[in-house]
Amino acid sequence: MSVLTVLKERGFVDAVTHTQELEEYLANNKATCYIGFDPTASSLHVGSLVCIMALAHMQRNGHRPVGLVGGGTGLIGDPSGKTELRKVLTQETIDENKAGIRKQLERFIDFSNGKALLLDNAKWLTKLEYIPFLRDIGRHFSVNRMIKAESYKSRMDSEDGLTFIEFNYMLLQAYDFMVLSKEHDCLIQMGGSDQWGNIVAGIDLIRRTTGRQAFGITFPLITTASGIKMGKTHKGAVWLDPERFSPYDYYQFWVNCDDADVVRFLKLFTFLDLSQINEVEFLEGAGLNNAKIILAYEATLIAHGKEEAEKALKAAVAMFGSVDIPEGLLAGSSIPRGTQSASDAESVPSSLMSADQVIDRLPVIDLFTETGLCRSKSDARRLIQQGGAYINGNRVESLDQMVGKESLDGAEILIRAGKKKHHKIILE
RNA sequence: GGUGGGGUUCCCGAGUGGUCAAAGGGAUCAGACUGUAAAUCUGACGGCUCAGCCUUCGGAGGUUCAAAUCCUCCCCCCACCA
Repeated sequence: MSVLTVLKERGFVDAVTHTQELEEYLANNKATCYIGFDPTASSLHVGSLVCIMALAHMQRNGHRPVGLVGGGTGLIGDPSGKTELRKVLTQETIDENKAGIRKQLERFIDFSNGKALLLDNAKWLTKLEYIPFLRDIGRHFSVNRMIKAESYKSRMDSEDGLTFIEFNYMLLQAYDFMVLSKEHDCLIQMGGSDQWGNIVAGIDLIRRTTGRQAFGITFPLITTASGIKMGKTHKGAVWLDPERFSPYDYYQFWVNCDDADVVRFLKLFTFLDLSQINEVEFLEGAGLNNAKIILAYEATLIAHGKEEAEKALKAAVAMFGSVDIPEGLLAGSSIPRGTQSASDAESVPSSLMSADQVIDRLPVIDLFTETGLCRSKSDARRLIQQGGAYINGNRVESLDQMVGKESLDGAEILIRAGKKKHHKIILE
């Protein structure tokens, strides 16, 4: 089975250029394919996960993935899918971000022995000279066609308009593709559906300059069943960096997904067998929760490793009660089977505090703000007034309550805001 | 460069002297209902030493008992024209 079929079956494919020829090419070659990543932040987030998983599938099927960090294009900003001008980054931040991105990609893709490459387009873009670029590359582009591209059209109609720098983004991305095709024999570019225009421009450029046939694959924009772009929570974007977004929260993000998304997400974000995933379709109602737990476990496993996945699972059990993963469900998953019951909650976010300062001294309100569960004291006040604040499972009744001895559970205080946000305070 | 229209609390967007911490919607948060889901309903949604006080309406001044609202200067954005 070709990668393309795999990707199609798992829901990765939105559009493909030259399907027939691409199938043949993939069947007869160890192909090299690339996806560009923006170095706008030091961490990737789940929004990029589709791309990352696609590269991983490529590698698993014997091809060579290339992650291209847009160190050069980051100095400009892609207008695709954006409604406003992007901030221009300094070289320093880009370098930092690049390092972060590499670290994360390494969890998904094996970069050893040239099995995959991580490149930076700054290497060739920053050397470009204007006149030669116009002469050799610019002449292949028709402005008439460019302004018809969806990514530019929306910006042309918007109030903010489109700057000339951004307008050139397409040329640069096409140029990237051309360079990669020459230097690394990379003839496939993948990307989100908003990248279609840029990818096609690259394919054209390659044909015109080298006469070779290149290919493009785009992925659908992944939205949640409720129609929101994926990956936003009360804590902001769901980052892949464990420093920014803890594995426990990452796990929770997946458990909390919409019922209607479970199957789709299992296909996209785990490597579990399709036939097994399809059985989940028949699950209904609360039965679906086990599938969500496996989804969360597997996703955490891939992004953060086995140890963190197990910790997150344990923590969730401690917080929300025992789970029982049946033997047969998604048999390919390495999740611990059978009944998991509460043991220790070591992976719940926790902080250290000194007992003298807390007991009978610290107002409950401060406890919630200092642990970050509430943004401000007003926020904490509201939480308490609305009955969403708990200490060791007991609802906080009064605003001026102090943290007393009775709220201790051993040397720990477990506090909760609402149903899902927990924090543990360890006293010393 | 000219002319016109704008910049309001996370976002959209009302508000043209006091009744404005600022309508409405979205997002978000809490509660009820549930399955750590969705939908629905209820409440909250600048901060604080919270029935009171303090800081916000592009920026800086000014008029006034009183300004998001009026005046002056400045900054930024958009549209059309050149």
